Amino acid sequence: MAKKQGKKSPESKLGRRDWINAGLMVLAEGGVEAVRIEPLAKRIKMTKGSFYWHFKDRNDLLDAILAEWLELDTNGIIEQVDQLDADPKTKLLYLLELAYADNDFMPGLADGGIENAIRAWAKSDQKVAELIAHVDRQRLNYTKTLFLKIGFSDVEAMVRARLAYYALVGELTIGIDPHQVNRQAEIRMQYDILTCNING
Amino acid sequence: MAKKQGKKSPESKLGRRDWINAGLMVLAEGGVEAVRIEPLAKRIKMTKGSFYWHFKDRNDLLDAILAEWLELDTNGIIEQVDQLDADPKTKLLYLLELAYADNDFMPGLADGGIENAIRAWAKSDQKVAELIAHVDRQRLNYTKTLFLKIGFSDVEAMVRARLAYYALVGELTIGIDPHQVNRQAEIRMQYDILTCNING
DNA sequence: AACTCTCCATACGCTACCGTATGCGACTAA
DNA sequence: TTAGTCGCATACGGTAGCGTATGGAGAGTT
Repeated sequence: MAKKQGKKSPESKLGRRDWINAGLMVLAEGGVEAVRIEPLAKRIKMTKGSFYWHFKDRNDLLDAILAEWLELDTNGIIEQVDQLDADPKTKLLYLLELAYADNDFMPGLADGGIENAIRAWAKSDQKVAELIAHVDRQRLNYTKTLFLKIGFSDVEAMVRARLAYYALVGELTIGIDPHQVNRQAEIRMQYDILTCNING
Repeated sequence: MAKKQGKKSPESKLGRRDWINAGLMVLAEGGVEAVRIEPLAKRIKMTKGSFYWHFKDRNDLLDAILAEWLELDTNGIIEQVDQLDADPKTKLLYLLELAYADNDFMPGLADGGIENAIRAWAKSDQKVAELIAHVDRQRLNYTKTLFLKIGFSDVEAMVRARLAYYALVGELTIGIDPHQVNRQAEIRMQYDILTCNING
């Protein structure tokens, strides 16, 4: 019995992972509604038999996908910035730079499309809505602490953090074509505006 | 013959409108994938027979829904602001205020949910993607002109307009709970930050 | 009264997908 | 070798939704 479990845990999740990864891709491409078992099976050259071995039903997969995204998000932009050993101003600037860069540097898969899809998904699923709201709150809060450390008051830090976070998310959801030429300069200008003292 | 057409145009669109309106609601509630003929028929107490009389197929309805949204958007936030007879600064402030207010003042239906759904829809439909991109470009451009008229340089107006527009859209898509208490003050602060001179 | 046109209802076949049941080869342990 | 389990394949019944075909009530026309 112990042997069975001992062998099962490490390997059996490999099959699950295949389904979850494929699910994440399809989620990013076509939204939740596109995450369907049989099409997914074709994609990874498996059959439903495999699916229902690893998952109870479709919702089981969707839950697993959400959980996996939360894991991936641990390596997200915010975390990259936070692990940086620098002063708050540098971190903030780096944060804004990453928002623009993120579109390119995940080759092919797993760019902001997943988050967009989840955000859309949230409108028809209360559980997902609470999850994404929680994530938003955390990220916003982190951004706020940056502004606090820079020296702004509580309210002002909140307002500026919101502007910054909206810019981060907006860059992913809207994706207005940036004048690639002056991108770096524009990011710097964005930073200057967000950190400019009103009473100056 | 002329009589036939003459009578048809005004009335026959009534049936269409019912379907389109219901479609817009369902679109806002559950996304494109939720816009399905037979459930829609139940909702408005009609049958498929009616639907396929007014529409060629499902795509025909979806196109009509998109077109209708473009019409509605003519009475959107930007247009409200533009028809205001005031100086650019006032217009800009009003624009930011409307972003927060819009959640409430469309009673029940037709709030930003439609635009969100369309934005999600755009990821799986190139045609929709181009449409929403066009709308975004127009709105962003209008916002930019406000900053230009206020006196900022071209580049600076663009960057500030983007921040403002991201805030507008972000308010609808993310909808971070605003501290209702100081909302007005926070909007004002947002305005101050966006119009604050960097060289001050 | 018969004819026509509009608008909608009913009935049908078809496809996609869900979830279940069952079969079956490979590998493992006794 | 044999029994058992793991991981997947195949086959099946069921539902939801699409699009078509056809009928029919009602109003207007002649």
